[in-house]
Amino acid sequence: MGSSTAIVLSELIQLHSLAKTLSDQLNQSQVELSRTIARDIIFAIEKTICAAKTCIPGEAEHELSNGRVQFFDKTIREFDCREQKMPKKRKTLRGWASHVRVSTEEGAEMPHDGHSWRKYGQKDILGAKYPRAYYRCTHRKNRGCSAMKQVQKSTENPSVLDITYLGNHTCSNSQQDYSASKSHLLDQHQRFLDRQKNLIKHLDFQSQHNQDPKSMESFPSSVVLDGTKADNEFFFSSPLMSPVSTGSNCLSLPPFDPELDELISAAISEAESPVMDFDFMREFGMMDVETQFDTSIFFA
DNA sequence: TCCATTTGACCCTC
DNA sequence: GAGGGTCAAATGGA
Repeated sequence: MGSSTAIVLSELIQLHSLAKTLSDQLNQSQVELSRTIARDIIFAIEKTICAAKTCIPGEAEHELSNGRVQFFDKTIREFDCREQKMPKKRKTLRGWASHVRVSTEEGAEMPHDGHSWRKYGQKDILGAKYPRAYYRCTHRKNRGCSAMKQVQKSTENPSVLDITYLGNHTCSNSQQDYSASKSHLLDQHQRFLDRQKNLIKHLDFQSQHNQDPKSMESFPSSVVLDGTKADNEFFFSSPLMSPVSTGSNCLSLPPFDPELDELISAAISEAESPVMDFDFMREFGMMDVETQFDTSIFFA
């Protein structure tokens, strides 16, 4: 892994941690909009981290000399630890297998992953509080598709689903849908990230015209939207400035800002896309890498 | 009637 | 023999 990759990954991991902290703080309020945006940030960063991890051959190189490297290695180990905690499969897995961890709202249905599955069994697993469900592709009979998956609720957190995918989809429809949607998903994800950047730039611009520049020097590239304020009036603050209040840390934007409104709406609509294609994620480096992301935004 | 889910029994691996 | 994975009959809903 080159030093630039290490730096990018290190920065992403730190951003991920910040966003998670932000999300946890927001969970204590009733600000759905800001919570959704925070989850979007976490989801985007987690995807990028996992993709970047696939570039790591073996262990991380120690090329960074500042304290960040310690954080970087620690986080890598945390990701790897989750993988090691996976229960060992007794039977040899045919082909490849990948494991994803999906966070859902309590009682919500399993998120749609772009394929149709038929449940063929359920077993109580030793040491697990919840049973493991076994699914195979609906097209197993007519198209001989051998894809299977196992779904199990996490004992520690019932809102988290551990999903293990076994085998590849060979059913033609899924492959066609997958190929057709892959470029679309790539484009969609990129546009979502671009809009987030534009939103942040816009906020920076607004802040320079409404706030003492010196007080905004440390304004980070993450924002908090406080929806508890009056309609059409948002308050932004740095996650490093806590708590969010109407104090000097907050920036009040004028109401009825069509550009800002469009940016926010676009970002939210992108994030509410109902399709979450796990094959797509595996394609971009998640094979055999446990991934955790929050799909609860789909059930809001 | 068809299809998906449930569930007990059986099979396989360790 | 224990435990995980799969089969297939029973069941229920559309």
